[in-house]
Amino acid sequence: MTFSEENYLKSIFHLSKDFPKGVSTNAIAKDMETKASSVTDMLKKLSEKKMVNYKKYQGVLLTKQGEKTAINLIRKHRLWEVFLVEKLNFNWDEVHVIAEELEHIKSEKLTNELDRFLDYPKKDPHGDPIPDKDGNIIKDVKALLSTLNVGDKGVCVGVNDTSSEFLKYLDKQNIAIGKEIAVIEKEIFDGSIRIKISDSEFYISHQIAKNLFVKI
Amino acid sequence: MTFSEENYLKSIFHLSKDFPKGVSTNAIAKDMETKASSVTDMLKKLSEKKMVNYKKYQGVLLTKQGEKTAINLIRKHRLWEVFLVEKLNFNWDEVHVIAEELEHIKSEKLTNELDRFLDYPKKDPHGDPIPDKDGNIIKDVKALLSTLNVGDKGVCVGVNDTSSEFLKYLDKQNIAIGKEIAVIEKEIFDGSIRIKISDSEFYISHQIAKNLFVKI
DNA sequence: TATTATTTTTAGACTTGTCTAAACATTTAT
DNA sequence: ATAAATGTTTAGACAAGTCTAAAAATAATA
Repeated sequence: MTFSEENYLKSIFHLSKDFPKGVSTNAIAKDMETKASSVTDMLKKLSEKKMVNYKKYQGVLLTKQGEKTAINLIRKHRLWEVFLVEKLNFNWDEVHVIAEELEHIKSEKLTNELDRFLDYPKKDPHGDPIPDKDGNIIKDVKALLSTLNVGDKGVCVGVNDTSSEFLKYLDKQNIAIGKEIAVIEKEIFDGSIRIKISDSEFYISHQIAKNLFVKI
Repeated sequence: MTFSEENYLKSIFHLSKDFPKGVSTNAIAKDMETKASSVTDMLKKLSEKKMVNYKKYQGVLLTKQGEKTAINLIRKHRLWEVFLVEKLNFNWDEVHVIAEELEHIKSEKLTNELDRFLDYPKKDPHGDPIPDKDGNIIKDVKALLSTLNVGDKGVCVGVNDTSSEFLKYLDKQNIAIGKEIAVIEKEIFDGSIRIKISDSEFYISHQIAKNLFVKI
């Protein structure tokens, strides 16, 4: 498995949640910021390697083997993120880029020892669950903040966007995992929401609200 | 800098100790287990990037910039080795291969935080010095065990070969960094040496003796 | 259903890093 | 000093991964 092949598997894994009956070539191209023709080439290769089930024009899904590989990459990615934040003083907005590199390091022992060293963390710094050694992922019920109604409350449990820009914005607004968020008001015309968090009230845009997960 | 370019810089850095007035194409090819023609191609590229001073047929040496890059790679390699042994329960014979991958991760903050986390180690698990943030390397006086005479003693301080096979052999013979080694006898015809270590005496081959560093 | 629009694939080209085989330069030895 | 041996570079090829432009298939619309 090359880095590139691994990145495609990860992308397909994530996208298959939204496209359960087949991920389209264009969806992958958009997600990976590449061209559809490049995707087609790679799908052929991954298909040869029995990592995906691919039929021309019909979209693609991971095989058992492909899914196993993708989950292992996600496990490594999230463990490294925990390591960077917990042990190396990184902020949660800095770790994604570095973990994208670290996740490709090939050593099962390394992954499992890292897991032990970190005391088997269940979540990464963005609230995402860390798959265990056998690929099991505990996914808990959570909703996008944008789907709550006025009067609802929830505890922030994750983000749907791990870009540094988004996370820095959250830091600035004092929005963090574990904090309680109450919906005070919703503006119909632009989808913005007035929220209350730690006794302060302010507006956040729809763009923000639909990238924040809460547990009700 | 690609992984490949970085590996060439490291190779040239190490070889330039033995070829101070220019490392030959063949020496690099042998060290990197590749072909001379591939080396020539890469030297042209590294020369374009001002990483090496290269004139056809005249051998090659690193520029200031190339050396800085090489030392930084070595720093990262050795810090990761310490991490793997000290924190993740790896044996010293397992870490080289993994560190070869980890050394290419690009983040200055990562390197420096790892250094701090490990409490600024001075040596890696094989006894090699770890360059500091500014590229300074403390190199102490040491001799190859093969150069000692009968009656001489020394403390094992490093190895010249970090292959798993060699290190496993040392483990088996109870030869480790920090142990005192006394030369009891030398065989002229094959260069083998009878040594005394922790009250036990046995022969080691010349091949072994010339890959072990001692401090007298 | 026929036609247009969109999506996907193919064909051919480019880059990086590698290789083999041949040409060229340097060193060694007679 | 010239020939032979060794070391190095060039020329041309290949695989991986990407791209553009054009062709083919599918989906949407009139």
